[in-house]
Amino acid sequence: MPEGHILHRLADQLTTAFAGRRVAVSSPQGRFAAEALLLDGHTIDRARAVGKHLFVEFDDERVVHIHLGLIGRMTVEPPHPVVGQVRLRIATEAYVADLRGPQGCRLTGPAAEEAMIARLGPDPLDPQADPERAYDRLHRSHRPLAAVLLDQSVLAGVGNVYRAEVLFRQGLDPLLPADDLTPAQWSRLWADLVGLMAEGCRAGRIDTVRPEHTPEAMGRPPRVDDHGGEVYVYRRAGRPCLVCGTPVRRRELAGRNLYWCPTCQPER
DNA sequence: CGAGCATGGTGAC
DNA sequence: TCACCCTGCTCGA
Repeated sequence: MPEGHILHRLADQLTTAFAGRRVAVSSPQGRFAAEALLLDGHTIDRARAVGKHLFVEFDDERVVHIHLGLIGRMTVEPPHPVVGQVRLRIATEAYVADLRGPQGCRLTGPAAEEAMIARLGPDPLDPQADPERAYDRLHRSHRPLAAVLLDQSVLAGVGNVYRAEVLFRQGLDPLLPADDLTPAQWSRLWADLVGLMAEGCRAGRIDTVRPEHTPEAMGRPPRVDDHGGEVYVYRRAGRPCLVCGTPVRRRELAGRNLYWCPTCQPER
């Protein structure tokens, strides 16, 4: 689940539910119990997301830094009993936020928060973000473009799905050396990410298929992706490209699955 | 019911 | 480049 759009959505949900409110904090599973005790009964200022990092800021200079990792999840819902392994629970009479399986959940402060953010590249979901900062890094790297897009110190918030999909939509070969990307290509890629991720944040899922390429528009039977959104190539290896019908390819790159259409994203 | 896998990242070598 | 972490889901026996 968690690419940048999910974390920004969570930050919004947490802020709406808890900003300015005293909250009960606990760790039913126990691994955050000592920290939870320190926070219990305190007031939350706001929650903030940068890239895939989530910061829950309390009114007394305490910050909970959360990183969901690959399998972590957080939900904000009406009150309900604890089910399964809950690392962190934040609750009022009206809302309960449950954190499960995070890669990291640490109690820190504003200085550590700023230091963490300083190590991240620009985030397409941040209206103040400066895409030039990312291009400066990107166009000096010989690594494949697909590898650089996942480097959070270059670009913050993009994960495996957005990587595959934005490269497809831009017709770019994933293995293109990053330093071959022109400023105009980067500009279009960034703008596309901004639009896709904003929509993903709003919808809570990743949809990347343009209206003219939906199965309905192409005169094909409707299909269902097994991860909640409509996409061109992510996890569609061996199935026909929605645009040209060529089987979608998959390979491993730096330990992550990479998907692309060899026809729509030709080498050059 | 166990194995394998996943939209991520770290630390050791 | 690899082992490993964390949880929950799916798939095959």
